[in-house]
Amino acid sequence: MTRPPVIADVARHAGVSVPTVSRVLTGNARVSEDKRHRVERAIAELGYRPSGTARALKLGLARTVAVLAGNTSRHGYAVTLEGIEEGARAAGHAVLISVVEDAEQQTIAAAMEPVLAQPLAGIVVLAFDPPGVAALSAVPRDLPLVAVAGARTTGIAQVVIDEDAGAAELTRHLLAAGHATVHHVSVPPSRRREDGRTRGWRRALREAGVPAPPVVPATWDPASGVAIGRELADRLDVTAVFCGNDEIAMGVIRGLAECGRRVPDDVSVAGFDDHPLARLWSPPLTTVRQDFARLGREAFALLARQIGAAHNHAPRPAARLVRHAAPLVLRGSTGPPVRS
Amino acid sequence: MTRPPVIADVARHAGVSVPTVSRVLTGNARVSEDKRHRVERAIAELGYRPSGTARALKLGLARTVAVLAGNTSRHGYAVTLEGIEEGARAAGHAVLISVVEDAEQQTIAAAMEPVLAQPLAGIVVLAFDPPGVAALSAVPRDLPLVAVAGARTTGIAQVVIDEDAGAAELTRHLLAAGHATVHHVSVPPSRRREDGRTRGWRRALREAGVPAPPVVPATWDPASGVAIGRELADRLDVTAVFCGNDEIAMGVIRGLAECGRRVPDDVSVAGFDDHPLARLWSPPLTTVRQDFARLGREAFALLARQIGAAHNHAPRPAARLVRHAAPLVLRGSTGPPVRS
DNA sequence: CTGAAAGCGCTAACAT
DNA sequence: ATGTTAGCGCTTTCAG
Repeated sequence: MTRPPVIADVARHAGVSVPTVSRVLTGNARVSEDKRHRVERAIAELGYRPSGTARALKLGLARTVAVLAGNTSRHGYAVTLEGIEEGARAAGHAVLISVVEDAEQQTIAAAMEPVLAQPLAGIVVLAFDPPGVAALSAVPRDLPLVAVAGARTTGIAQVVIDEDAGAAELTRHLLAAGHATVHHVSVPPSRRREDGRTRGWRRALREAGVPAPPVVPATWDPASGVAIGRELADRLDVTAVFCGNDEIAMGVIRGLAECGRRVPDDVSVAGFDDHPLARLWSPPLTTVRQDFARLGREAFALLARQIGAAHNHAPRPAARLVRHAAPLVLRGSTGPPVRS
Repeated sequence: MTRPPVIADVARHAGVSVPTVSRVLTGNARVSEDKRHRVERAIAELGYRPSGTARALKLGLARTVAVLAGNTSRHGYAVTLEGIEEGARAAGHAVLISVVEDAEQQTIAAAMEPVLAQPLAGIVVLAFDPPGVAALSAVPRDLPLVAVAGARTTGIAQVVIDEDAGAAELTRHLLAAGHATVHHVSVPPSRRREDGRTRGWRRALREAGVPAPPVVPATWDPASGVAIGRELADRLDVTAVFCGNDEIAMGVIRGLAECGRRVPDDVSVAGFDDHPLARLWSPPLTTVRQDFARLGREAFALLARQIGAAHNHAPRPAARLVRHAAPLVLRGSTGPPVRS
């Protein structure tokens, strides 16, 4: 692997000065037909590519945005990331990703260091979980920043999904169908306090005058849902279960089925997210849709606005909030309770 | 948003020269306790971060690797990406991603341009699909490159999963269970010619002296599997179906079930991948496991070796190939054929 | 141990 | 239209 050609090599090869090559490259100034041609030939013959590093250093503008996330493979994360990437690519930006595995200071620092060492135009943080929330405060304040989250944090531009309202609507629907109460299997919360999903569920029950049964915590692993489903199978008072996400709901349905409880005949089970496989499940899953792709695209759009402002040396724009609804999706996994 | 501090600001603030600050930063030379301390304080007070751009320009080495992929949200892609990221982060590299939506020259160029404008240490291409395969040849030859793929391309370092062998093993298993033949529902191939999965299936049939029935093509959308399942339900000669991936298999099972065909009692259905939800499906899916996370980690490891060699100005190492086995995972969705 | 000087590859100003 | 000059922020000689 020999030294890659630099602009000076091209200039020499074409018999012109370095700035002339640069002018051909950027198209920012007129160059005679003849020289332009020679330069282009030299570029092709040498296989020259301008150094992005030198360009970035000279121009002082970065065309890279970073995404910080607790993981990149679980459904919501992956699709949000894809939405951000789509918006960024359309705007000619590259996307840098870094996973923050836990909320330890050290982990966060290690994850951010290589990212911050790049020339960055801005950062999007997926604040879906404690690592993401913790990462939020480690972002240098001079960098445009947008958080994607289920809960509001003041002072930061954010795109949020109104989980609370979606969960409440689902809970009300279940109560209206005749269930005496709705049990809740929660996914790990993003912060110390309860998630929006859990809060919406609790609120709907309270407003209906129904005491909230204890929350059953699940992990992110669908297998934890299976174990919970098996436990719930013995409890004949449980007729409706709202799960923190679709994968857990799938696990719960499986656990119930293994113990002979049928869904929705014996127990109604609902999820959250509208996972691509939710409508293929048997029975098809009643759930609350989160449009992660749109979430991601809007996160980038919000960031782009800040980047534009920063570039004009304008003051950082007021922290904006974009809020999405999470609509109820009724399918076959829920229904009226058994008549006893 | 004011101009971020540069090294000269730190030097001035600490009352030392610029090189001294640099020495503190890199740790490449001794600095007196006193000055080191003052520099560190100045760095903290100013919130200074060294410019990765300038560093990269000066040192000529980049700590960013790019990943080119057809998408980032489907299971195999997302997990492979996560594996690459994990390896890269452990090695102090940042990961840049870009999606290549189709195999058009223009699309590829547009996707690569912002990426190549960055200082790159190397590129990993997910050559799972035609866009990925096409992107492969658009990568500048002086850049360390690793392809992750299901099929071998000579001359490029690669990490591949032996899909062919896995598919053949699965097919043989189905034949051994007593099925007269095995039908195949294919996912879109990565190249013009057939995928490894399809080839392995075909080979196993040929070796068993069984003529291969026509391949039924599916799209990446699980819903296409549902439609195919419905069609297959009428064909009583179809007793075993090998699907190109688990999501399609889930769709096929659902389509069959909607038409009253039970799995595995009436028809055996198998998938490929071992998707996280495969074992929660009813019935749990027989499949062939692809360890995407490992694939990703090894792709980075291979790339790191090339990067190291490039850094030592050594000749590019011989194109290495790492091949993984894809083991059969037997679950409940397959069994012996109905006795007629 | 420390500062002065040089230069990484490129582009923008400034002269022609 | 084109070449000359300067400089982006940093690290590494080179003197002292």
